[in-house]
Amino acid sequence: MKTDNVAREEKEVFAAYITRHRLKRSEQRDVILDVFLRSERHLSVDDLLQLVQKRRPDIGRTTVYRTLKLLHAAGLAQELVVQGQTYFEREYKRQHHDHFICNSCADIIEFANPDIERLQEEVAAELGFVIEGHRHQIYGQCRRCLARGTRAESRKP
Amino acid sequence: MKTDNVAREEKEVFAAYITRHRLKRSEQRDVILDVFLRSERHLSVDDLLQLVQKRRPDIGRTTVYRTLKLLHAAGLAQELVVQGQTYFEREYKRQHHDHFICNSCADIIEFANPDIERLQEEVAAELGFVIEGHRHQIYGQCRRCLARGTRAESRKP
DNA sequence: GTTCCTGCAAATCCTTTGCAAGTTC
DNA sequence: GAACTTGCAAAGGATTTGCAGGAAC
Repeated sequence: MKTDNVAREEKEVFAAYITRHRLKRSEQRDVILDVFLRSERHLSVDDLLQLVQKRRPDIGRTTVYRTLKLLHAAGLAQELVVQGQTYFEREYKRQHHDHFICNSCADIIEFANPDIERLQEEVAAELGFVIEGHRHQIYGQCRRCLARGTRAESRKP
Repeated sequence: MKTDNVAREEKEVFAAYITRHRLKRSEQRDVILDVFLRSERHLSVDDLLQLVQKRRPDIGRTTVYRTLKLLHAAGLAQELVVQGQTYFEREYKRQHHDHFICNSCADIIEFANPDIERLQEEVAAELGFVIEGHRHQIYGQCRRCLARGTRAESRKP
């Protein structure tokens, strides 16, 4: 499967990172990375911890934090802060994208729009600004919640 | 001055909010609002507290937090989270805008681009999403830091 | 006088750190 | 065996809350 290959590639990247920085492998790190790679996008630390502990109940929250830091440094995980909540998503070889967040069901939906990216560059150029990154989040009601008519009270950004 | 009028209007809005919600006026709230309105954009709670305490050293941090909440509820202050730091800016009758953040000097520069806003609507429409708000932050090097060549290590978003 | 405010200290929440014991190389 | 990891408990930083005394209505 393609998915498995990607995961394998990421595991190699992590192994290389470990070696390059003269760190050490550990079961915990292997498990955390594997769970991270298998799971849905947009995991909170708590989500990840719970999944990890299903497999290895003895792995602690601290280790999850520390490993996420490594994954980030290795270019495998990206942090995403939504409404004060921190999430992590896979980063390696993924297309750049931004996020819609549904104010009703809190679902996070990805989107990518090259025109917006281009306009950002234009705005930056006007200001003599060089872009190194950006975060763009749109809040509202997703299709499903609109259909359901279950519009919760809005949590405006 | 125009600025003074705006401030006056905002004070009226706050007074109305206080009345409408059967709350009470207080010196502290008056001082905090006044300092908030007079100051630069993009204040952290600490910034605001310091400014407030210059005038009234007995006003506590807790009251600043509580008053900012009221100002937000009254539509006068908007929260802005940049690199984990929380800031507040004036909101009342201000044009919608987004932010550039300089990775070197941490300066926050506002920008507005109707085309980007329009494209957002288009992307949302494609997904059957109704927009209720958004946050868009661009990180990079500002003109001044580029000129100075003092590019600090990048804090990628 | 009742209700709301305030400031302090304490509590929370999320994340990081110090450290002794256990692992990896 | 030296260096790195781990989990726990404790520390941190930001924000909120409980409460007794004080102010506003």
